[in-house]
Amino acid sequence: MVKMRDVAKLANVSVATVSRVLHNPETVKEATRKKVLSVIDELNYKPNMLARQFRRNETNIILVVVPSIMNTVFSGIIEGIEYEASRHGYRVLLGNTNRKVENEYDLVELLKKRQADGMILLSERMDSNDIKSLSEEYPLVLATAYIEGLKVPSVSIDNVSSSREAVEHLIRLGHKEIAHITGPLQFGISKGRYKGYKQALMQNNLEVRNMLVQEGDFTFESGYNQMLKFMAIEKTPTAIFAANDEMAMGAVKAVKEFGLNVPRDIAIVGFDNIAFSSKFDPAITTVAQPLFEMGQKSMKLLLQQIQGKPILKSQYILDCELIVRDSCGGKGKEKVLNENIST
Amino acid sequence: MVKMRDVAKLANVSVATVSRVLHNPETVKEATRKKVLSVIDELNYKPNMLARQFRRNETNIILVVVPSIMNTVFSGIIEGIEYEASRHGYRVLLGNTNRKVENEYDLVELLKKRQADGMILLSERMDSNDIKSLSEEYPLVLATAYIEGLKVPSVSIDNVSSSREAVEHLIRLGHKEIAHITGPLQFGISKGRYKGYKQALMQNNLEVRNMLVQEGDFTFESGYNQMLKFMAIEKTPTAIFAANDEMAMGAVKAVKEFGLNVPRDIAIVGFDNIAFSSKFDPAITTVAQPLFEMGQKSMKLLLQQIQGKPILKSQYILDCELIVRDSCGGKGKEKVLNENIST
DNA sequence: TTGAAAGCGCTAACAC
DNA sequence: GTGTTAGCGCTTTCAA
Repeated sequence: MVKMRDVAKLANVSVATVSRVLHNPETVKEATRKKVLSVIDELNYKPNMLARQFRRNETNIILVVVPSIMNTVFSGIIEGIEYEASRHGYRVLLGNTNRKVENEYDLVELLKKRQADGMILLSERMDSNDIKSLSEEYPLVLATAYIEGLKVPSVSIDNVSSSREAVEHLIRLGHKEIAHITGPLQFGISKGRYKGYKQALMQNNLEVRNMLVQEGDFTFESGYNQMLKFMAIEKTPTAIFAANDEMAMGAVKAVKEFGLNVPRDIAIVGFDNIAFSSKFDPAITTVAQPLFEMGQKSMKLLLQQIQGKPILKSQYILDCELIVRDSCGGKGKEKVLNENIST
Repeated sequence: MVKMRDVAKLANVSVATVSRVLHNPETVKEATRKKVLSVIDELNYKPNMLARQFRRNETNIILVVVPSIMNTVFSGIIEGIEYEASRHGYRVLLGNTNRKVENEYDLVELLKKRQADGMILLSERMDSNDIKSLSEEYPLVLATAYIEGLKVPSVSIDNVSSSREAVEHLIRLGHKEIAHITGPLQFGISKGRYKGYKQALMQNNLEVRNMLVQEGDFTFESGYNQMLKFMAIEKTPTAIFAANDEMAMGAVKAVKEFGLNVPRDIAIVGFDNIAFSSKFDPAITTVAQPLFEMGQKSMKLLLQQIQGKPILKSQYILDCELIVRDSCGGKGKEKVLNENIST
C-alpha cells in the first residue's frame, strides 16, 4: 500500500507538504504542488482514510437511521439529506432498523464510537429520555417525528392541521359521515392525524362518533380490515380519511369487494403521497409532505451542530399539500372551486 | 473522553491488559478481568473505533450499493445480507446511488479508502472492466446481476429460464398472441428475460413477432405506453409478459382505460414480485426471486473473501418461483392442473 | 499472566 | 513555503 511517505520521498518533499497539497493546496508553491500531484497520480496514492479519520477524529459520514427502506416517504427525505450532505462534503450512509428498537440502539453505538459525525433519526422508537441525552452529547436531528416538550432539534410536519385540511376537503364535498382509520395510537403522528380529523368535524358542527374511528397499523391489510368494519355499520360512512396511503388503498379494496365504487359510493383520502398512490386505481387523494425539503432542512440543522454553530431555532414544522386525485371524487369540483375563487 | 489509559490507570493494570480483556479475555486472570470490566463500566468507557480501525486496518462494515432504496427487490436482498452479516459481527451500511454511475464510483472510493471491509453491488452500472479490477483488489460481490465471462463472485437468478416459465404458463392457458415489454436492453437482466420469452415461444412453435416486442424502461409509465402501442395493433395480443411488475401494472392501467378487463380480455404477467403486486387490482401474477437467500449467499461469498478463504465456486444462480395471482387468469386453471398432476 | 514499547498513517503546531 | 516532529488511541510483539 503506497502511503504518504512514499509520495513525499519520490517528490523530494516532506510528508507535511504532501498533506498540504491535499488539504490546503493554496499554501504550497505551484511548482511543488504540481510535482506532488503528479507523483500522487503516478503512484496512484489513495490516502488512508482510517488514519485520517483517527487523527482528525471525524469521518465525514452522516448516519441516517431508517425504520424501513421500503417506504417512499423515507426515501424522499433521504434524497434531501443526500443533496445537502454532498454539498458539504459529507457522505450519507443508511442504517436500516426494520422497525426494531434494538437495531436503533445498535446504530446509536456507531455514533458513540465515532463511526459517524452525526445522525438523523427517521423514526421515534427509542425511549425519549435516551434520545434526549444522546442529543446532548452528539449531533442529532429527528425528522418526521418530534417529541413534544423535548428540545431536540427536529424537522416535522404539522400532522394536525394537514389532516384537518384533508378532512375539510371531504366536508366541502358534502360528506357528513366521515370515518377515520388511525395509525397505531402510541405514535405521535397517528395521534396528530386523529386530532386533525376531530378538529375538522367539530369546526363544522359534525359529531365525532366513536364507531367511525378505528385503529389500524399503517398496513394495507389493516386498512382493508377496518374498512370491513365500517361497511358493517348500519349507516355506512360516505367518506374515509385514512392515516396513510397504504391503509387508504386497503380500504379501497374492501369497498370494491362490496361491489361499490370509489369515489362514487365512498370517498377515500390517504396521507403521505407514496409513489404508488398515483398509480393505484383509483388514484389516491392524499396529503404530500415536503420530503426533500424536510431532508435538506434536517441536514442543515445537523451541520450546524457538527460545526458547533449556535442553533437559534431547533424545531421546524413544514407545510404539507393536499393532492386531489380520483379517490375522493373532488377532482372536478375542486377545479370549479378554484376557478370560482380566482375569478 | 475516557480512553483506555484511564481505565488502565484506575484498574492498576497496563493498557495492554485492558485491550486483552476486550479481545482475548481468556488470556487474562479472572480477578484482573473482573477488575478491568468493572472499571470500564464505572467510567463508561467506549473504545475509540477510529483508533481501533486504524490500527487493525478493518472496519467491520459492509457497504451495500443500491441503485434505489425505493425498490422492494433490493430491500428483500438487503434483509438477507443484514441477517448473515450480523451473525458474523459485521454491520451493513447502505449507499444509495439513485441509479447514477458517478455515485457508484463515488461509493467505491469508500472501499478503496478502507471505510468498509467489503462491498456488495446491487447494480451493474459501472464499466465491467472497472468492476473486474476492483474485484481483484478488494472483497466484492455482485448480486442480482452477473457479468458474463467475468469471474467476479456473484449471485443471481436465471432470468432466461424463469421468464421462459412465466411465458409458458401463458401458453398453457391457451394464449398464442403473447407480447413482451422488455426492460432497457442494455441491461443483462432485460436481455435475459427477453431471451426467455423468445425461447418459450419457439419451443411451442409460436412465431416471435417483432411488433409484439416493445422496449420499456422498467417504469410504470413505460408499461402503460408500450401497452397502448399493443392496443393499436390490428390483432391485439391476448397476453403480455412484462419484464417487471411496475410495467405490468402500467400495462393493466392501459387495458382498463380501453374498457377491457384483465385477465378476461388480456392476461398480464410481471416479474419481481414487488410488495405492491399482491395489492394491485388485479393482483399481479409474477416471478418471485429468492431475495433473502440471494442476500445471504452474497454475504457469505463476501465473508469468504474478507477472511481470505479460497473461493471454490464463485458464481451462484438461484431458482425463481412463478407466483400465480389474478392478472393472468390462470389461478383456477392452474389449480386444476396441479390436481391433475398430483392424482 | 502481565507490562513496556513500537508503531499504524496521518495532521498540525512550530520552527526555520 | 517547507520541514521536523509529536502525537491521535489502540493493538500486538517481545520480554519478563
